[in-house]
Amino acid sequence: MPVGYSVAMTARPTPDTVGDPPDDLWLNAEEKEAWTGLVSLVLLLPGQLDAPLQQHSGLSLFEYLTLSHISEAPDRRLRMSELAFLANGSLSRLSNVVKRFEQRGWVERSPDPEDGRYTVAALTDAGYDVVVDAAPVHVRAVRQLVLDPLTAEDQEALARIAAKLRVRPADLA
Amino acid sequence: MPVGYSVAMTARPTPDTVGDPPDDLWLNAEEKEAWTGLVSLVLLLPGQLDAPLQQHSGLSLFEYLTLSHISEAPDRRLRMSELAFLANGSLSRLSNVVKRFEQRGWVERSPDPEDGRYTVAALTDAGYDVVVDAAPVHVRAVRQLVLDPLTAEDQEALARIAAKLRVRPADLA
DNA sequence: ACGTTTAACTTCAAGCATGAAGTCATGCCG
DNA sequence: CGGCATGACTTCATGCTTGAAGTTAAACGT
Repeated sequence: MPVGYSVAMTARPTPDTVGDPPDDLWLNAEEKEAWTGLVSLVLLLPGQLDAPLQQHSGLSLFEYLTLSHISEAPDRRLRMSELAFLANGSLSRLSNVVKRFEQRGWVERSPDPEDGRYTVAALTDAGYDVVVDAAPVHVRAVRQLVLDPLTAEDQEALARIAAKLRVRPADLA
Repeated sequence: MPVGYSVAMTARPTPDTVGDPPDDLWLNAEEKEAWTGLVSLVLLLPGQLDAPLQQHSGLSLFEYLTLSHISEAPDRRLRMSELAFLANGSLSRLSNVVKRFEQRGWVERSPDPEDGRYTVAALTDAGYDVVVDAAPVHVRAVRQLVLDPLTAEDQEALARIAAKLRVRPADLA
C-alpha cells in the first residue's frame, strides 16, 4: 500500500503525467480554491452570524429571519409555506420554530380563511418588539462580518454567484 | 401603530427622504442582494451537499472532510487540532465525530509521542476504504452543485470573497 | 522542585434539525 | 355526490451540534 496521499480533491495519486487531460474525478487548483473557500464559508459563517443574535436576544439566525420576514409582510402575517421559502428553511424546521415562538407569545397561528390548507403565522406585538430589539444587532453583525470586508464589486459578484448556486428545494418538505 | 413594514434590512420606514444620507442601520439594495444571496447559500447548501454523501455512504459533509483530510496527511495521521482547523469545525465537534469513527473502526486515536498534549487521529485501512468509496460521489456533487454552474471568473471571485470573509475562530474550542 | 498557567483535548446535558409518517382541507374525476 | 389524489402543514423519534466544565500534559516562573 503506497504511502498515504490523495484521496479526495487534491493532487492525483499519480503525480505528473505529461499533458494533463481534463479530469472529472479530481479538482484542479482553481476549482479546489473555490471549493475550499465555499466550504469554509458554509461551515463557519453560520456560527459567526448566530453568535451576536444569540447573545443579545437568544435567537438563531434562522429564528431572526423568520420573525423579520413576518414583520415585513403586509399586516405582519404570512403563510407558513411562504415564510419557509423566504427564510430558506424546510417547512418542518419552520414549524418547529414557530411552535416555540407561539409558546413564547411572539406569534399566533391560524388557518387561512381563504384556504384552510394554509396556516398563517401572525406576529404579536410582543414578537414585534423582539425583532425591533434584535434588528440593530443583526445588521451590525452583517456589516462587520460580511459587507465591510467586501468591495462593491465583491458584493455584486457574491449576489451573482449565489443566484447561480441557489437551488431551491423542489419540495420544501 | 403604523401598518406593518420595515423591521430588518429592507427599505426604511420613512419612504423617500430627498438625498439619502448613507445609513448604517439599514442595508441598501446592493447590500441586501449580496446578503440575501449569502444567506441562502449558507442555509441551503449544506443540506444539498450532505445529501449525496449521506445517501451513498451515510456520511455528512463534515464527516467526509474529516476522513478525507486524514487520508491526505502524511502517513494518514493528523493531530486533532490541525484536523479541526482543516475541516472547519470546532475541536468539540471533531472530537464527537472521531469518537464515532473510532467505534466503527475507521480511525484510531493516540497521544502524540512528541507532545502528550496532542491527540493524533490515524486512519485505519477500513477507514481508508470508506473515503475511497465516498470520494467520487462527493466530487460529482461538488461539480454539479457548485463548480459547473459557475464560470472561471465566478470561481475566482468566490475564492477571493471567501478568503476575505473567512474568520477563523480565535479559539477553536 | 513545585505550584501556576496555558492549551489540547474530552465529556455531557440541553437544544435543535431532519425526515418519515400522520392529519386535514381542497380539488378533481367518475 | 363520493372517493382519491394533492398539497400544506404537524409531529415525533433519532442523531448531531453546542458550550460549559472537567482532565491532563507541558511550559513557565520562583
